[in-house]
Amino acid sequence: MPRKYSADILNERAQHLLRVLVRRYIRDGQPVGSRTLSRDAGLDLSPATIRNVMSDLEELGFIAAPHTSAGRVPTDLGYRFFVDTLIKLKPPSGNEVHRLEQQLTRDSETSKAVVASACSFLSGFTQLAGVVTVPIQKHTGLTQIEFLHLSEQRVLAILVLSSGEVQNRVLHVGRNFSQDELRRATNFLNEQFAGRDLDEIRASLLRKLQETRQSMNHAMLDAIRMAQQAIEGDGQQQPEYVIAGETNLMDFAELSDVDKLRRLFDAFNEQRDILHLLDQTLRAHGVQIMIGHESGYRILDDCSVVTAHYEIDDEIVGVLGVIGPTRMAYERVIPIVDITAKLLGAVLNSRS
Amino acid sequence: MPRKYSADILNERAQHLLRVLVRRYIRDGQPVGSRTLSRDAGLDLSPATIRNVMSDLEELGFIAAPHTSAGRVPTDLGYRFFVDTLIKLKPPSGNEVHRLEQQLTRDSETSKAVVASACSFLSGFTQLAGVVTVPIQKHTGLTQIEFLHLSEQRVLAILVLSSGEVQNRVLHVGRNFSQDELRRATNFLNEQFAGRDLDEIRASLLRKLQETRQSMNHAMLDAIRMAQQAIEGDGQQQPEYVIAGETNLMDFAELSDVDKLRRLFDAFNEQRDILHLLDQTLRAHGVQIMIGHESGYRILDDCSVVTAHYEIDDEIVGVLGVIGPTRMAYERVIPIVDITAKLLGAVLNSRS
DNA sequence: ATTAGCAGTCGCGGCAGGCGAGTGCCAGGC
DNA sequence: GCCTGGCACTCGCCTGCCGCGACTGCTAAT
Repeated sequence: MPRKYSADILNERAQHLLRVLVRRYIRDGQPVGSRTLSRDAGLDLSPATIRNVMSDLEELGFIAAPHTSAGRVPTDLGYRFFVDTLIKLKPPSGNEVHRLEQQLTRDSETSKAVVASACSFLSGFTQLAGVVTVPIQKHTGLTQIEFLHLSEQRVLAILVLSSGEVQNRVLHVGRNFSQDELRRATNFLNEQFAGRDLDEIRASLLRKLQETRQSMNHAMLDAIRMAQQAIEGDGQQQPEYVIAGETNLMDFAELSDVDKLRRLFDAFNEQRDILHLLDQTLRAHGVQIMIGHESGYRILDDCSVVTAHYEIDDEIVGVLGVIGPTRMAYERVIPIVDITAKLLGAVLNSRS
Repeated sequence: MPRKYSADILNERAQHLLRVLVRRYIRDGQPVGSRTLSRDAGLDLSPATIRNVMSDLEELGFIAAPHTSAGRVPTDLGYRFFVDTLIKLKPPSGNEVHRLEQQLTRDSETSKAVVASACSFLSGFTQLAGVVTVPIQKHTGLTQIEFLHLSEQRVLAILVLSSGEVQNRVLHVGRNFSQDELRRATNFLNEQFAGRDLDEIRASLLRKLQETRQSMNHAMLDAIRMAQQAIEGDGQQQPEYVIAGETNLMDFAELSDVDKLRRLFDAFNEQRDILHLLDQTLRAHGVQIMIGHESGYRILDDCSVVTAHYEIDDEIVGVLGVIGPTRMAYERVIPIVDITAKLLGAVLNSRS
């Protein structure tokens, strides 16, 4: 959160005028002049006075004029000040929250479906692009492991995780295992490992492998090797995200340049940069806001990103938010992101 | 395939000129004038002569002038004639085919991955948007069915299909089943149904349910009920597709209107219309081409769609192709779509 | 400290003129 | 009869120009 200003560098009046100007510009998307501001501010000041104040605000870097004879437009710093100290959040109506709740529980069949649902809600309701990373639980427990004979040298491993998720993996094994052998391996592994964390199991398997090598117990060795195969690779469960409503961004004049748009959409498809950005906000509390250049990615220079993380069992498992032009309706958007994050966490918690 | 012309309405020379004009326009994207054509055609004819021919071609509806003082541009009908009778396909180099082959086999871990791979190849190689529907096998065999005890009243059903795919489903059952009961159910069902088609099994289960009701064999009844739960819903495996490289379309001047672009992208996300379109080409043989308005969807008025279906075990399971502006390099694109479809089928066949 | 007034700046829309690409038509030549 | 050179004509596009309107900054008066 860069702050290149001290909070009380502006007197009451200047703050009020900046607030009105920012709101007005967010609404209309057009530079705001002194006359307009004089009418809108409700302060009974003449345009000339306003002009003096605006001149100060420009000096301080909060607003800028696109060209001499235009009105003023908030700078990134102006938005930052607005968001930090001038904003008056407008929480969504109970009705709307209720709708979101219903939509999420309706789609709570799989965690991926809930995530997609939250994403489409975000984009639909803010008219911006919604993003939600799929939840990643650091410490996932193994509820149960099973092996199934498929065919010669092919065994199906099934992992049931504490999250309720079920994973399959086809193992190519060195020799033919009877269903009975597999059952014994299953029993052995479940006794040893059921209920423990995957990371822990991974480590434990390595140790056991050493021990067992010495004892020459072939059955156990095979079981351990298969478990390793089944569990490995699961750690690289690489993060990804869902995005919705990208096309909403096409309606904003400040992004209507096809070339800019293409770079932006390519970045969405690429995932890499955006994920990196979302990751940065993972540990922070509450709603995070990155305005314009603050993100550090040139492609997002005219965009702001509003995010919040969500939790399962008090563990942070993902991030969600919206991406839109810097000129977005922060006062509405921020509470929406906030509430969506909380509800998504709640729904994921209550599943299964 | 609408044909509003008879093939020999044009003499050799006119056909040649039309071909050169279409090629030239596809290359440069700018209206072609008589002088350019006279230079390009290699016929040693003066621009004036060319003008007469062009006038005829315009009369017949193959080309049109965007405005009086511009050159001519192919109409949809012009492209149609070009594609039907003037085209000289340019097959991709062996090297390129080899690359595709490698890419596909490298990603043949899951069928979804191969499909995505084929799609990204299509888009990357044609610089258009690539689309591939996920394969749907009408007659999928059941290789194996298994049940696993999860917790009180929750049983995990595992279907291993003949395609090599594995499906999980958590069943909420009326009472608690011991692992032993589940094993007996599994054995019974596998004896009865392993190797048979899902459709067939569905029907057979219904019959067996009636018979067994009478005999009052509770164990069998439970097994059958669980099998039904496990198998049901699998039929509605609704079709969907993968798309890649949509952003390539942003580079074409004829689509650079943000509003048009937005409608197009929205249609891609919506899936419905595009799927319907792809479905239409499913039964046709070889490569299908829809030019401009031929698709019947207004959104695609300036676009052409080139598709081909792909097969597994001689059964048509999906469609793939590209979407781009009517002004696309048909001579290169058509062979690429053709070969990609064949290779995708081959790779899907060799899996498992 | 605030305000009215005024000069000055600049973007934008409209208009006119010149340029260039391309066309259609016609008359003459092979 | 087909081909061609020439010519008049049509437009789209670019450029420069003008006037309007929306602002600003400055100054002097309250």
